[in-house]
Amino acid sequence: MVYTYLYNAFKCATMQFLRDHFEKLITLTDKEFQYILQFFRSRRIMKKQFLLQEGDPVTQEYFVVKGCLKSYVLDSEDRSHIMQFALPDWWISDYQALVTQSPSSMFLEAVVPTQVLCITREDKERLCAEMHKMEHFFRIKNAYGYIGLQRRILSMLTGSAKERYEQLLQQYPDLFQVVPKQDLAAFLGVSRETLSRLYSKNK
Amino acid sequence: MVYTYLYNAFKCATMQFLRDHFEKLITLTDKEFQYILQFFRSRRIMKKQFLLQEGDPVTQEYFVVKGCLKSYVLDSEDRSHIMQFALPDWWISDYQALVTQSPSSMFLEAVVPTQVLCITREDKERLCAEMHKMEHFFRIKNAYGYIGLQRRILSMLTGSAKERYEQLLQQYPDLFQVVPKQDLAAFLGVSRETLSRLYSKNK
DNA sequence: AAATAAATGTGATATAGGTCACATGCACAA
DNA sequence: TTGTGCATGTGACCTATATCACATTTATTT
Repeated sequence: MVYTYLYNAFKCATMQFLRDHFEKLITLTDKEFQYILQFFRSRRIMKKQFLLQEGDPVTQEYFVVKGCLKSYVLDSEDRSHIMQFALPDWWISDYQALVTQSPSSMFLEAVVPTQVLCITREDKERLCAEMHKMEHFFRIKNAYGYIGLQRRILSMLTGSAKERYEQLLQQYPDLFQVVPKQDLAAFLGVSRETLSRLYSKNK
Repeated sequence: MVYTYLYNAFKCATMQFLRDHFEKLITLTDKEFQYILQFFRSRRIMKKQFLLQEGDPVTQEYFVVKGCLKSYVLDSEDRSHIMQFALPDWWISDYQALVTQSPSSMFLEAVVPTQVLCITREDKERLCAEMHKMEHFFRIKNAYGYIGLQRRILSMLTGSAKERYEQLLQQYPDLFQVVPKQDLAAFLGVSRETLSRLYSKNK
């Protein structure tokens, strides 16, 4: 592979990770991938550091390479409600703010030390406009994301706290390695005390 | 406008409605629109008729021209949980099933007499592959849909039954003209009795 | 290694909202 | 127009989950 854009010489493993991610849905030539790569910037965040805070302008979307991020809102009583976790291979941002170009209403914070690849809204749009393939990629990604949220809504509508917990455990076992239980509670919409009781009684 | 594809001579108003819908995000020539149109089929459904039932194969996506549809699941106690309503200008299907090409786990039912335009999965994919514009259109549509679901999740996480009800009332006042209250309850994740009490006490 | 802070567990109590039962109103079918 | 069946309202009671308070365990920092 020829490194045309040297200023973007990420670690080889990181690049390959991104490329593999794209190539799950589309095929890319080396040249195409190199072209795409120039729009991404690598960034590391320490545990509990923010990529976004409430009120910040949102200009980028983040692809997680390593670690884990969470996006959440704080309500009027300062309780956190988690919108999304992002493990490696996931995209995350405050999409509402990104699309409507309004200030963030969320916090985007590293749960553990994390590495992301960032792309700005404009660069992503440009990439989609220039390369039909990429527009396709992101349309399909979006469709999966949509379905995921539908599933979450359904589990909130139909399941008890316990059922939702067990579904999550089954669907994303990796999360439980990384994320404190109070965060899982804030994701499930249950108090941390209730969550704690759910699995202590379970065994 | 030249009617190249006569077998698709929908009522002029219907065609224009679809065209306006696309042209909110992209621009189309008459010829392009005529080409697109050939992939759509018009269909009318009576109140309480099904477009999909649990177990059906899901081959199509539906664009509502007139009326109102709801998609919902039935749980083990035969309680219905509503995933989505679709008023005119909205798309609806069992997306999970459509994308994964598995049998429907939902019912798709007309709340009132309804007219839709149907497109098959294959035709939509073909349209997206052939016309970059259309791929763009659906990517952006998807992105808005995603944001909408995020908002719904947030309101389920942060709000009381009453707050959720009021948010819905404010965001989609049209729904309340058309949809029985028990369906609104099934959408909000509240019992119909509780919902009834919410607004009787309100006044 | 000690000190401090964060996360978790657990009991006692409170409450939003669910469930059940039945009454009333309203729509459409015969 | 009358009847049959949905949709809605309302009371009485019940239950899952929240809240508060504090103890315990586990990470972080110095």
